[in-house]
Amino acid sequence: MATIAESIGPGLANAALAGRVDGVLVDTSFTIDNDSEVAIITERDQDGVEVLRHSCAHLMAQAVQRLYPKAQVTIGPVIENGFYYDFAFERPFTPEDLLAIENTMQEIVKENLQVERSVLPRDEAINLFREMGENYKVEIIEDIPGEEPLSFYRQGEFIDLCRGPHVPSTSKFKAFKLTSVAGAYWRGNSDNEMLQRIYGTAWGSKKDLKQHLERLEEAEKRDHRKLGKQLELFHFQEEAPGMPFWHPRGWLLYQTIQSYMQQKQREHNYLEINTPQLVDYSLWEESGHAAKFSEEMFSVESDNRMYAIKPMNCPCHVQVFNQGLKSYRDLPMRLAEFGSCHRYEPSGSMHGLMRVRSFVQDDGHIFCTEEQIQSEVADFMELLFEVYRDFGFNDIILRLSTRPEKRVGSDEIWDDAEQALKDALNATGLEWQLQPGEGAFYGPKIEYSLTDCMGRNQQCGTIQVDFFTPGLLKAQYVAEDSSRKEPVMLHRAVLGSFERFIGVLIEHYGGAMPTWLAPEQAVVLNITDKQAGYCQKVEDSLKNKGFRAISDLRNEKIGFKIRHHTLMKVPYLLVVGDKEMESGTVAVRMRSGKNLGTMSIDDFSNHIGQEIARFGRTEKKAA
RNA sequence: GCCGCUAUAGCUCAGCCGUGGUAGAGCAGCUGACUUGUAAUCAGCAGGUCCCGAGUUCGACUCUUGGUGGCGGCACCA
Repeated sequence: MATIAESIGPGLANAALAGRVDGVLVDTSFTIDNDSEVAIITERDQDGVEVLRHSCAHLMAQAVQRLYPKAQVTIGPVIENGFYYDFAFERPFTPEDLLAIENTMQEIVKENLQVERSVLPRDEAINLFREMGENYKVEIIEDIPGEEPLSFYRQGEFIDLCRGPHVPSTSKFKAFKLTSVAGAYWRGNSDNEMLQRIYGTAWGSKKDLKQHLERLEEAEKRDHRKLGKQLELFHFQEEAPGMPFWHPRGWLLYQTIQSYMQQKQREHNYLEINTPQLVDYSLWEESGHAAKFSEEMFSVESDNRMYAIKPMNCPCHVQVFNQGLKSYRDLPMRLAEFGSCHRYEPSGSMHGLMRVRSFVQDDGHIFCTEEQIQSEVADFMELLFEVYRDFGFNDIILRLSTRPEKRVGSDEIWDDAEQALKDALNATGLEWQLQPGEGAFYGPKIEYSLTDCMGRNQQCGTIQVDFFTPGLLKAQYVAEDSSRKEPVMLHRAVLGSFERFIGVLIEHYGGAMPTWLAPEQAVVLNITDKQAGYCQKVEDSLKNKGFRAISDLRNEKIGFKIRHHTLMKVPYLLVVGDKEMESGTVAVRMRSGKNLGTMSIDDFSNHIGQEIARFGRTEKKAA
């Protein structure tokens, strides 16, 4: 491989990190023994960067073992933007250790150690690592199935079991940084001991590394927890961990989204209901949730009765369905609820609004026949795409999760349900991913993830087929032949939970919500006290037209007020001085700083009205 | 829940270890002056059970220890 690179040019030979032979990534030392399609991989290829990251994990492990010979190595894979390596060590690594490790890594880079691949039979490999005291590696090797010899990579005194490929020498690293240290369970199992995981990031060039660090900074600025405080949207406090207190501005945002969803669901023929917060524990036993989730359910005892604070809405929706005898003519029956739920989420799992203990789902359950699944799923997707588009999300990832090993229902029913979901997915004309075995035990499901402006995927919507719950809770309808049948139940949510979705929105927009969602759409600013009365008139006039407007009549300089409301991300700042007062106009400035000039109140109302009517849709530019 | 880190004024943060003697700044708030034209007017005032409990000490924001919350991960997520 290296010879080929050399034959093309010394620059390429130097830049070569790995090669690709007939589509398979190999080391530069790989020998090609027949006619093959060959490519040289450098830091400019995504594959090259991945090889670099993987090798960087080895580089880090080598540095750790030089500094701390007692540390045992385990695994060190590539992750998005970087890598990590898990170590077993007698004490936790400190930030100072991280610096020392990074310095040692730089030294090893300077040493320009050759990275050499070798192959050992399993027994020899086990003996080698056992002698080195690397018990975790021994365990890994023992668990690898098959009898083939295993490949190893050596650089200087360091050797690691690895499939490869790796960079040819330790001199190839140009831009890396250790980012954090954290605990992680051995083999990802919480029954096992905890190891020390060091995270790092590595790039093909210093410029790429810098850009990555800047992206992290940008993400930090957009952090919804930070913006939630700055923009006075919500807060958390110790007395109610994981339960948001919504402030006036945050609640306006929340309610705007809720009314929007209410309207959308009405258009899609949902019937909105509301069910109790406390329901006797027996219902949760009947539904099977108590058996599985009792640890995560809040409960309340009153008058010698045990109630659960509802962790989900499904059983309650079945109760509503069960009232009165239902006929096949009633199906499909679409029940929707903005259902407030409480779950005792593990303390370490909570994260701002993204994972909370009290939340409201835009929940819905469709009771239908098996034949109706496909059309119901198709209609749901139409709703979901409309909604996501209105919120400004155009890139949606679709995933179908199919039957797991442990499941209820016959294979025929699963065949039909999975087919119905596939047909509905195919009908969208979009690509979708298959996640075999990832479905719930009661039925297959589709998950919808949207891509935010930072390129992160956020799973929000879902639709799940359920063959099981209606039977448990005795839901029935009278079929055409007057027999009693169990309906199929579809669980579905578009936003998922309001809390999480708002968290996603805040980060996506960096707090600058599109005008239709902004808690305050326009603020009227006077230049001197003289225009206070006129300001009030402008505010009232906008409010009468249904806009969310406020006035700021404080005795402050106009620059001060503009700065303040720009920081609060109010979309429109209406400046009013003597000139505007006399002509009955407003001077319109956007939060971006752009000046739209002076216009009449009606013109401004039309402008903002049209913008609101477009929601957050981002027009795809027509050719 | 697990590993590590962390908690000082409404907010953002100093001070804390070496060297234990109950605290400072900026912004926000209040008062006054100024009446101002597109991202911070000036001056003054007020504001803290230093997260909670226990211990060590003559004395604890500071040291030790136990809680609780938060942060970074892991595990979990109906």
